[in-house]
Amino acid sequence: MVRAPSYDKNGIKKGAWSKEEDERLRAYIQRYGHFNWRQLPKFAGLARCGKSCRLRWLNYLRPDLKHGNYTQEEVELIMKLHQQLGNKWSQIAEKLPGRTDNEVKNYWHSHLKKCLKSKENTTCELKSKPGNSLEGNATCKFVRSESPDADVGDDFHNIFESSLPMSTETSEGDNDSLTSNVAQSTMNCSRGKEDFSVAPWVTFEEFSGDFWTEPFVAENTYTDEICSGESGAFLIPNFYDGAYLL
DNA sequence: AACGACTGCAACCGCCGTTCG
DNA sequence: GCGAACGGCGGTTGCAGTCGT
Repeated sequence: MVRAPSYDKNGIKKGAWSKEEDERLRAYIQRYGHFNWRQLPKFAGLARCGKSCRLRWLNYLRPDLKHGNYTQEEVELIMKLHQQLGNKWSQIAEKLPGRTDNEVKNYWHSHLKKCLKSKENTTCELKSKPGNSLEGNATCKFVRSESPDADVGDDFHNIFESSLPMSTETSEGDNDSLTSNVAQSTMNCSRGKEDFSVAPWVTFEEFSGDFWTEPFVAENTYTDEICSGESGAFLIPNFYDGAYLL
């Protein structure tokens, strides 16, 4: 399901992320935040490009993410928003707490698009995975819109209906109230038995821990050089040898 | 049991907009 | 005004797992 790991000519790793890489990235961002994606992999001791780290964090590691288990409300909201916005996945994802644009996009292409392909006045079943809260398979129906607007894409000519009690009756511009029905996620996550809150905006200045005495976990920790800035001295880690330690 | 087709989704790619020097 | 750097976005790809024969 994932790409095989490989290295490009610059020694940048591509492909599937290992558990260790995930832990390293997660630990680093939770501790220091992501001030600069391009520099982050160097500081975190990851042989990845910044974009890859950003994508991995945003789409998979963020503690406020939900995975799988699309609710009927979410399915309906995706359909409705796609009608309104088209392939603006990031905007659609904004209305779905805990979902990413990538996830919504994938879900659309793998589940919902085929429903629309079945064209007018047809029904399809959105089958759930085991444990999916989309219990008992939502039934969706698509009917041809009366709208004369011919400029929009073919998909926009369809109106989504569902077996849900709540539905497209949600008033215009009331998407916020709809999304509020979906449990608002928090930035809490757990590490072993201890719970701790995570602020994604944490910066070096705000980090309350000791940057020096609590080095980012890595083996073979050596330092390259020490720089000074407004908030005091900080380390430039030796990317190839490991991470921080003073 | 074996094998090919299909599916789902993580990850990559390339383009675009914004910011900053 | 210009170009480089960076972040964000949408489209596409690769491949493990699942399904059907």
